[in-house]
Amino acid sequence: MTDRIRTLLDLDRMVHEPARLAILTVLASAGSVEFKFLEQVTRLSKGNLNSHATKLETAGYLEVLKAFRGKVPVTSFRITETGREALANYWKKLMAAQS
Amino acid sequence: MTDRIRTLLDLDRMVHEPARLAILTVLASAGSVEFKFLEQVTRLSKGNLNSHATKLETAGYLEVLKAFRGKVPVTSFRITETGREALANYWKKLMAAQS
DNA sequence: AAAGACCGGTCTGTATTGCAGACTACGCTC
DNA sequence: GAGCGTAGTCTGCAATACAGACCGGTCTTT
Repeated sequence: MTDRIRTLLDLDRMVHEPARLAILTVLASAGSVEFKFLEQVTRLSKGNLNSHATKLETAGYLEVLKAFRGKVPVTSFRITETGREALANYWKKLMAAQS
Repeated sequence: MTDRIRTLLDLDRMVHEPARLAILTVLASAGSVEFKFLEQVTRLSKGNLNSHATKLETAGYLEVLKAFRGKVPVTSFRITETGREALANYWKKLMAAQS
């Protein structure tokens, strides 16, 4: 019992934040995803989305790929192996702690 | 896909906070629980625990029962039906959104 | 009786952070 | 040149998690 509770209190907060959990979830299932797409799917504001993406990048959970489509900048994100593990571990802990 | 993501972004933040999720989880499985016990299990500081408990009470997710053991005050918590539903719904959404 | 340890609780201060929106920079289109 | 679409930075606001100090009260120990 106590263990389950401690597990809950020990969740990775980088993943736990809904906005970032959403981002990671999309990335985990979609491979590579463009900024614009993510913005539409999550309905986060640009500033906010950028902020969360930067945090995830800093944490090493995703990579940012900058490219051009013609001359238009296109930013894509891809989940890293570390990120995939973090996400998997998050779910694992959560499941283990569930009543 | 989009639906799953929206579900994540729509999680009940009152439940989502790990400390409160822990409290609710204990209460859901233990019925009635004393302050002291909860303090030990969660390792939250008194102030912090009280703060979270008050929020949960305000949200209608738990009841506070004040009593005396002899002349010593004993505070107990019990999850309400609303709280039980909120917790169940939280897990339901989370499961539905999981990859 | 005085000191110190519990009980639960309030209050304050701090540090973090989620979020929106304004502003920038760049190129394209009309 | 005006306006739009890319992405990104920066600022400011509001919320909040958390620790720790303090308090009223009781109980135990000296």
